[in-house]
Amino acid sequence: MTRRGAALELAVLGLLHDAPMHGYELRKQLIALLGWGRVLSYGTLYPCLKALVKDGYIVADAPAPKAKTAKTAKADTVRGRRNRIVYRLTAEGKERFAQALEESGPATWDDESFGVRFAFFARTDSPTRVRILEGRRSRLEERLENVRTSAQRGRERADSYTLELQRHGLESVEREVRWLTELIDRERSGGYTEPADEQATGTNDKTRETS
Amino acid sequence: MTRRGAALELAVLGLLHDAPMHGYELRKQLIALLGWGRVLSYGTLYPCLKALVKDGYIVADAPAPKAKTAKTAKADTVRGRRNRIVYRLTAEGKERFAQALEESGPATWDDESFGVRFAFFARTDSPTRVRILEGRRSRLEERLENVRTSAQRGRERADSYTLELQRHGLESVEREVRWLTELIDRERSGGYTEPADEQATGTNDKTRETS
DNA sequence: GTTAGCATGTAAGGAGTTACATGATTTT
DNA sequence: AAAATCATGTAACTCCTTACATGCTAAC
Repeated sequence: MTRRGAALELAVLGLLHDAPMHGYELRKQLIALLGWGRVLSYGTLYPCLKALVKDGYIVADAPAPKAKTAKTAKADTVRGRRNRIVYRLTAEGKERFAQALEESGPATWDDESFGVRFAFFARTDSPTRVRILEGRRSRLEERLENVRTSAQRGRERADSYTLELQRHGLESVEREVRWLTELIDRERSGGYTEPADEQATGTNDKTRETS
Repeated sequence: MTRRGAALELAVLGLLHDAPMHGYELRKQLIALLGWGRVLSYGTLYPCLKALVKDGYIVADAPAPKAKTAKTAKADTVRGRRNRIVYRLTAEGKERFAQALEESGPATWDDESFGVRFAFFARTDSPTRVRILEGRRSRLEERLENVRTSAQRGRERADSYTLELQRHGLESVEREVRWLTELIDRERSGGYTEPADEQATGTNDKTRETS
């Protein structure tokens, strides 16, 4: 389950849920979406899109396979360059996205998976949000434990730089945990700021067609 | 240059600089050293060790290729199990480690490379430390710029969760930058706390034989 | 003498990058 | 017409993980 490059796949489905898009544009949005220091190359994106098409989660609308005179070309490629394959979510894709968002198993707790799910929290219901936030927090607390004990063990070779590095790492994770705790509290006391009041409430969000 | 799994390689050389070790132990120390949430599997470590041996940076002291009666075995495997191949740094390895530590090119600015170099700062001279810290800071500031502008561009699809994610990410990187700035200042005003007064001062640290 | 833990290794594969190859359209 | 930019795609390679295979020594 969850299969392959789960995080990227989920992010793609999420963005295409908002609006159909071609790969080039999709890449820019993906990079922006997560504030990733990451680069996300075409060598990753296009194969991923291909796989999603093969699985039936998205469809590729190529403007025309060959031919097409210059006049018509101007008409259907809005202001575009080249062929521009526009990808669009299918019903299966929507379902898959909704299901994947709801998941909160161990696989969803690593940095990337969590980030993507958080980015689409507006499409989740509050209980799911809490579940995911708590899962993430537990994982970070585990890590905190490990780092603390291994810092103890490795105390012998401790120059001030090694110590400073460990202190700083520890502090960062502790901050992250506090952040999550705040979010959970806010979530429990009735929504984030003014969040999903009429947003999607679960798996079957075929109700609203995302405009 | 810098080649392959540069971060791991450097960390291994650094730890073996302190003392010869076998793989199993090395792995534990590596995980502890960097507070990595990372796991570092044997499938990574052993091939890396093999490559380092092939390149002549370390040598493998196998206790005995075959044979050896039970009585002698007890004597030379201190309290050990199985064969225990102990790795030891060569002169070339020491040189390579020193050179790699001194480097401060773009390749040294990503998360891992920086972490490893920082962990061994006690073996670097202050100018190099400042160079590496400043390089790291520049890189983070670049990233900050990118995130800020792309956050601007993607403002349309901004629900409160997306915004919160971006805010949090931005804040984390800003904190990191402040941390680096502090370290640089401390470094400039004469050493960290009470750092390298008589530690290695450069490339040719063949002077002290690490006990 | 079996089990548990130490210890070394390999094979397969996942997830991503860089570098390359190509082509269309707009700007200069 | 050349250059810049938009756009799609592939091939090779890197680094790492998981899962497997093996075997020694200590403890029960």
